[in-house]
Amino acid sequence: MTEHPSSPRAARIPDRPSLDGLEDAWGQVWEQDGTFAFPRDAALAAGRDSVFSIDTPPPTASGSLHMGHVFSYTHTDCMARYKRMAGLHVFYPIGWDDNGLPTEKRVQNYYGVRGDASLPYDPDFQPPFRGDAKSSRAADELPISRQNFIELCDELTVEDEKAFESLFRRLGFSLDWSISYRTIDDHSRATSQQAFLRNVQRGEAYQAEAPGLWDVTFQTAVAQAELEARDYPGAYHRVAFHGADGPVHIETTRPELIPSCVALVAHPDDERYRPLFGSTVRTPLFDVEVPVVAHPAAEMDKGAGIAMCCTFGDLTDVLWWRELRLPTRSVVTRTGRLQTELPEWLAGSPGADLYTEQVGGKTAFSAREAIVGALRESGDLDGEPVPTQRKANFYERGEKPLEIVTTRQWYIRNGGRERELNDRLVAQGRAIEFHPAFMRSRYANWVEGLNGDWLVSRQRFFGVPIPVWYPLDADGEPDHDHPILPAEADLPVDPAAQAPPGYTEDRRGTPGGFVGDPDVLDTWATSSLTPQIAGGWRVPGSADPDPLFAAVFPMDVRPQAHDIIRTWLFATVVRSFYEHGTVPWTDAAISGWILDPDRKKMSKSKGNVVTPEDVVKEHSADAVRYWAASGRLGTDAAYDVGQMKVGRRLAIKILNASKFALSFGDPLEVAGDGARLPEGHDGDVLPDLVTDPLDLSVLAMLRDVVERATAGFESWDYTRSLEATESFFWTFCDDYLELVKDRAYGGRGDAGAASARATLRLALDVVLRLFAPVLPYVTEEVWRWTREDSVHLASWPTVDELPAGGDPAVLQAVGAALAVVRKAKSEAKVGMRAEVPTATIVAPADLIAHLHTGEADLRAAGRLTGTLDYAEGETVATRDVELVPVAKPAR
RNA sequence: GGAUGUGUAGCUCAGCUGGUUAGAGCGUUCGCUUCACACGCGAGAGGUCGGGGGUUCGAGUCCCUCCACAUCCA
Repeated sequence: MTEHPSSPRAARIPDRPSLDGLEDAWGQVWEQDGTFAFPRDAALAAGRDSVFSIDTPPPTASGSLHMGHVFSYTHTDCMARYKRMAGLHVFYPIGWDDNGLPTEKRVQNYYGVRGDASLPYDPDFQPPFRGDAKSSRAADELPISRQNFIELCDELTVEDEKAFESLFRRLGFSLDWSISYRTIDDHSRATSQQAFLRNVQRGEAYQAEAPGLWDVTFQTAVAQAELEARDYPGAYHRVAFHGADGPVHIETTRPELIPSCVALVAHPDDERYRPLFGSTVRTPLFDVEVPVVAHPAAEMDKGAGIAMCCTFGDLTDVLWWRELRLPTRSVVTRTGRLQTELPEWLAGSPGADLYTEQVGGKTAFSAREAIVGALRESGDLDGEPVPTQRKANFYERGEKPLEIVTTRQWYIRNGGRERELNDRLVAQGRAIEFHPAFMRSRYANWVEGLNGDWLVSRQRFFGVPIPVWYPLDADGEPDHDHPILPAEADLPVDPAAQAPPGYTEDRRGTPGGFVGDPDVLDTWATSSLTPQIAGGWRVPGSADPDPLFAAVFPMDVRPQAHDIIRTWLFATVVRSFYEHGTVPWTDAAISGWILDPDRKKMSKSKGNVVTPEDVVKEHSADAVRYWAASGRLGTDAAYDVGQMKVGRRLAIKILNASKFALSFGDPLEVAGDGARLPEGHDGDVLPDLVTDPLDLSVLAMLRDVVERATAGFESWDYTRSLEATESFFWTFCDDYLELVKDRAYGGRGDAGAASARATLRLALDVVLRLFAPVLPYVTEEVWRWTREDSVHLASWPTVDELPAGGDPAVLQAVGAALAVVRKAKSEAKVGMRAEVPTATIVAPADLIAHLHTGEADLRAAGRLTGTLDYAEGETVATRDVELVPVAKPAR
């Protein structure tokens, strides 16, 4: 492949073409030649309309490679290759998402370290381990600064990225590897912080102290988008509250929260409790007086129909607390344990001792046991607890149900609290073309169902730091209302390690000094800026974006899977809306999931995961891509080895058929002097050589295929395009090649041979380009048998390249006749080489006319050596067939 | 409970705005050393289009309803 002899073209066609080694060979050529490099200068000169820009999903390098990656990235690559051939400058960057818990945990375990934002940066730091840490116990991990931790992450993810890069290259993704970023690198951190600061300055981001979902394991606040409702075992406890006219029974799964009860709530229409509204009852054990109030969110048909409202047991409690202006009596702390000190409202309560001795400092689980025991003793527990499965909110990566804890957090307004903003963000979704279109309703569903703003601060140490400091007052208390912001030119900053403008480091933590915000941004708060990061929105040392940004933004497409419409897609829309007032892309191409052959989700725990590297090695990249391209956008697909085998067979067929089509030599050799080609141009004369009606017929069919294949890609339906090309190609091989063989060999004169040979070359030339977006390796291989340039930079075929005037019905008729001849031979169980001295072909009259046209080719292909008669009939069939089997060679 | 999608041959899927006898590939069966390909070629069998109702001259396709499955949200 590296040497291109200048000898005749046929010399480059191997005797036995093979798929083996194509990935390595052509992958190297593409890399050396910069085949897929974004032509920046040309794009800037020609402007936005000349560009097709892709907001490539940055994979989590520390995560695992799976067939889902192969699936959706192939979809994108097929579109990218089509658009490139269609003449657009394709901007196809690659990024790596190194934020978030998966990377944090991996770095932690690999190096045996633990991040601690309070520590100073150590420039000479060496980690205790490199992949050989023996213990995963937190106590054995060495605390290090955030910046040191980020550096270790940089070091490790570079290694992890290699596996992805190797696979992505092998699969032939036409990414521009020179446009790359990591979400934790300096540029991404600075971009993320800059966008956040602008949100703060415009009032789109704010901080608030409010009850929110809290993961006690990871000790961080959790956003609505990270929730997962799971079944969780619990038990209904029927508990008596003491009213003036006797007990009021409620049912609760969380009796340990009785100390934080602030009210009983029932539905306003509930006749059973209507008399109680406005009165008060006293809590069991603790004897705290709480009101009985009405609220429509109380479910009449659930449990007793009346519920205790605690601060806070769940999100409904928060709703009641806010809307009914109830007092705050929190006891659950950030660790998930109940606070140790006796709450002030329980001072003097008969349950004070119970609290201090058996409840305070305990986990929810232990506290529940203590409280239930006491209720049983006091007679306030009615009957025994009834086991139940309830839905509880979990952090998607957590193992314990979320608690609700009041903390100070940063939020970005996302329409979860403001009707008008919500409407505008839903409208943004209508400005994006979703493929398939129904995916838009997932967007709308999610946005319309938001019930709070986007929580962006996380109490983790690893990630992009929130670029904010707070002044400390004379008592050393932070003044959160007057945050100190850095200058954009100074980004990225780490407030835990750097002093804010106007302060020196020694003022940190001192009265009148400052304190850095200890938190980091939600990982989506950075990855929601991938168009800005990749497109050069922020340029260090400049107030203006890279001119590139105007040439690529808003981008053309965001490719992604449907599970992260609510997170990545929506967050990106929000950020772009605020920063640029536009949608971030015009189109969103949503891929489905990969299921195992039993239609179950592939997962490690089920042991049904296959590694993409092995799959590609076994079936070839083109075959795996064929499988992926057979799955339409938005549709879940089965992992299907059979489909890969079909793809592999197709690729091999392309090799063999191409070798054959090119093996007849130059059409001009038999075409005579009048057809001499001008030097360096071989495309323009060939159409004129095509004179035979059968040849014109096959090219007429191909013209139709070009139209359908183009329409497929234009409507983001690469599968339809592939199907059109593929079905033509098999007809081309099975019928046309067989019919034209004899004539192409010169069996019926020079003009007929020239017509056949020219047709073969024209058809192959078009078919290779139609297949190129899906099967980049085999098409490149064949293309280069006769050419120096890449098929992937060739122009997408148009109907104008092929002669007009042919009638597809000719090949269809002759093909049908050939089929019935084959059938006769097959039923007689003789080989296809058997001669047919006499036969009658029955066909409708209009077909018979076409059969006369192609009779010579039909005779040659069917070995119809003698009398051939025609008779009219409704369907195509044979009659009075005489067969002479080929004598089998004696053994 | 709500939203969205799916249900067509043993399997995986086409079937776009309703129009001959519902298609493809895989698998299966029967054949064929055929000069590009045995990693091949040819032929065959295989379907009450999830159920029911309706609109229409005509429904896999449109409407209603029910069932099943999947995903997301309660």
